[in-house]
Amino acid sequence: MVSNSVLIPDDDKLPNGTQSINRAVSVLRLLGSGPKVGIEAGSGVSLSELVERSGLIKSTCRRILIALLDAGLAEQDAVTRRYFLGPEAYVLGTIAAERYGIHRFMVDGVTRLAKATGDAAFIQVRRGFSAVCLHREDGTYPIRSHVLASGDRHILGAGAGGLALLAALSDKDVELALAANADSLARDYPTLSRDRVLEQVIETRKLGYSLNPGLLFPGSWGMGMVVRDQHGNAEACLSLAAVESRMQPDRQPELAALLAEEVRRIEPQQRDQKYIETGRVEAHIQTRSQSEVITQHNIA
Amino acid sequence: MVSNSVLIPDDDKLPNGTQSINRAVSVLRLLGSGPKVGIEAGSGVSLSELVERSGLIKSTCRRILIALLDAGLAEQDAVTRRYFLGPEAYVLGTIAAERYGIHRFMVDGVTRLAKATGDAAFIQVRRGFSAVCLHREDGTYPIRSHVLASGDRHILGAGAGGLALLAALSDKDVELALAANADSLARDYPTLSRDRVLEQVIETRKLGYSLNPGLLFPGSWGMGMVVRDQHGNAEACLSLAAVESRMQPDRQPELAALLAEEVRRIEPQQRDQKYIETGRVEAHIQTRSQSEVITQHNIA
DNA sequence: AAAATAGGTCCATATTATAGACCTATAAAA
DNA sequence: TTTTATAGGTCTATAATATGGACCTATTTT
Repeated sequence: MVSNSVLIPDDDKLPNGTQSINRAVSVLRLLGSGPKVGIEAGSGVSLSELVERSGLIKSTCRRILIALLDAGLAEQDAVTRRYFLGPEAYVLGTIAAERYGIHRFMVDGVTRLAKATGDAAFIQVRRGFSAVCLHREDGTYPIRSHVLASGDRHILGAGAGGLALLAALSDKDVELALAANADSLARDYPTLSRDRVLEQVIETRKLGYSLNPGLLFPGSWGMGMVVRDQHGNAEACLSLAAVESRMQPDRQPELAALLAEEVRRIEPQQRDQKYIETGRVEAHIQTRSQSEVITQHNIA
Repeated sequence: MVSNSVLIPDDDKLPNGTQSINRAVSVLRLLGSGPKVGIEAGSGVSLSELVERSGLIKSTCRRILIALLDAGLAEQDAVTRRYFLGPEAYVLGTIAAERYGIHRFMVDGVTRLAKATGDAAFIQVRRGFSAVCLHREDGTYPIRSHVLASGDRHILGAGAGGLALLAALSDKDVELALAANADSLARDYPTLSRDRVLEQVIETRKLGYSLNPGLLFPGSWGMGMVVRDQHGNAEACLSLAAVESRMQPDRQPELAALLAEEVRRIEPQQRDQKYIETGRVEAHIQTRSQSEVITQHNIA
C-alpha cells in the first residue's frame, strides 16, 4: 500500500505495531487541517475528502472516524455529515498548553507577519535539540512553500527557525546539539553538513536573524528570529518561508524589520506572564530518533 | 481482558476494528491527566504508572507510546524517562479551540470557583443534545467527587451542568432533547426518568440555577448555572460538584451567588469577542450513539 | 553482592484491523 | 419520471497486524 498524500507518511518502514495509531493520527491531522482550499473554513471535512487526502480506503477511514467520535476527538455534523475535531482534542490541547504556552503570545504576531509579507509565517519552539513547528500561517502570495507544517520537527540548524534557535545557544550548547544530532544530520539532511551549519550559525549571529538560502529544498528560502523569555533564553522563534525570488538581499532588511517588530511586541508580554515551572526537564526532551540511538547503543 | 481502570472503558463490547485506537486514546488521556496524586504536577507520567492505570500490558503500552511519540502527540524526557503530551496535541487543541473557544473566557472563573468553594468546578458546553465537560478544576476539600472529568459527555438533563443547559432551552427544544435522548436515558441513566428530568427543569427555572441532589450517584451533588452568549443563547455553563453534606440548603445560596458572580464576569467578555461563525451546524452535532440510532432506522 | 524494580525490546501467533463488495440516499442528467 | 452518478455508510472472510509473555539491561534497594 502506497500513500498518495503529502500529509501521510508512507507506512512502509514504520516501527512495528503502530499502523492503526498512525493512521488514526493522520485522520486527526486532516480534521485539524480543515476542508480543502476553496471551501469555507470551519465547515469540517467530508468523508470522501478524508479518503482522498489520507490515501486510506473508505471503510478504514470511516472505522477510524468512529473510534475518534467515540473518543470525543472528532465530531460529526448530523446534517452535513462532515467531520470536525472534537472537544477532547481541545481538552488535551489545553493541558498540553501548560508546556507549550508561549504560543499564546505569538499567534497574533505570526498572523500579522503572514499578512504583511504575503508569505508563510511560523512559530517554532526548541525541544531539546530539535525545533518543533507549533503554528503555520499562510500568506496570500500564490506560490507557497509547503516544507514546514504544524507539528513538524527538525534538528536544530536545519531550516531558518532551527538555525535561529541554534545560533542563540552558547558555543558549548551548539557543540552539544551538533553532536547529539550528528546521526540525524547525516541521515535525514544530506544537503547539510556540520561545517555548513556552523558557518550559518556565525552568519546568523552577525545578522541578528537567520537566513536559509534554500539549503533543505532548492528554491525554498527562509528567515527566522528568536524570541527571548524573561531569562534571556531563546526557546521560541518566528520565521518566514518564501520562494527564492521573494527573499533576495533587497527584500531581506524589510522582512527582518517585520520579524524584529513582532519580537519586540511579544517579549514584554511574555515577561509579564506567570512562569510555568517545568524545571530542567525541558532541556532533555528526546525525539523518537534519539531513543533509537539509545537502543542501538544498548544492543552494541 | 478486563480493564481495571476507571478511565479506560472495557473494550469488550466496543465497535469492531477500533481497539488499538481506543487504547491509544486512553494512553493519551492518561498523559493528559498527569502523574498520580502526590507527585508534582507537570512532571509527566512514568511507563509503569501508565501500565498500571491503563490496564494494558507493558509492551503494548510502550508500543502505543512509541506511536504517539512519532506522531508528536507525546514526548519523553530523556533523563527521567517520563512521558508528556507532545506539541501536536497542542496544535490540534489550538485548532479545535476555534469551535470550543468559549472556554477561554471561562477558565479564570472556574479556577476562582474551585478556590472559593473548595469543591470541584466545571466548564461544560452544549453539543447538540449533549453536554460536554471541557474543563475540571479541583478544589482543596479532601473528599472529592470524581463523577465528571474533562471530555466526558452526558445527555442534557443528567447532572447539574446538563440540567442547567437543558432548562435554558425553549419548551419545544426540551421536548426535542428528551425525545432524542430517550434511548440513552433509559439505557445509560437508570436512576433518571423523563418525568424526573422535567420536574428538575421546572425547579431549575424557578431557582435560576440547577441542583442535582445525588441523582446520578448517591452522595454526589451538583449545582450549575448557564452562561449566555451575545444572542442570549445558553451554550455553556459553570457547575460545581461536592459531597451531599456540602451542598445542603444552608450552603446553596452562597454557592449560587458565587456562580452568578462568575457568570456576570464572563458574559460581557464574551459579547466583545469577534464571534466565530459556525452557522447552524452547532445544533446538529451528533454523538456516536445518535448515529447508531440512525443506523438502526436505516436497517428497519 | 544480591535482590528488586523499572525501562525497554523481541517475535511467534492469535486476534485484530482490513478492504472489497454491497446497501441506501441524495443529487445530477436524460 | 426514470436513469446514472456520487457520496455516506456497513458487513464479513481473510490477510495482516498488534499482542503479550519471555527476556535483557540499568538503576535502586536491601
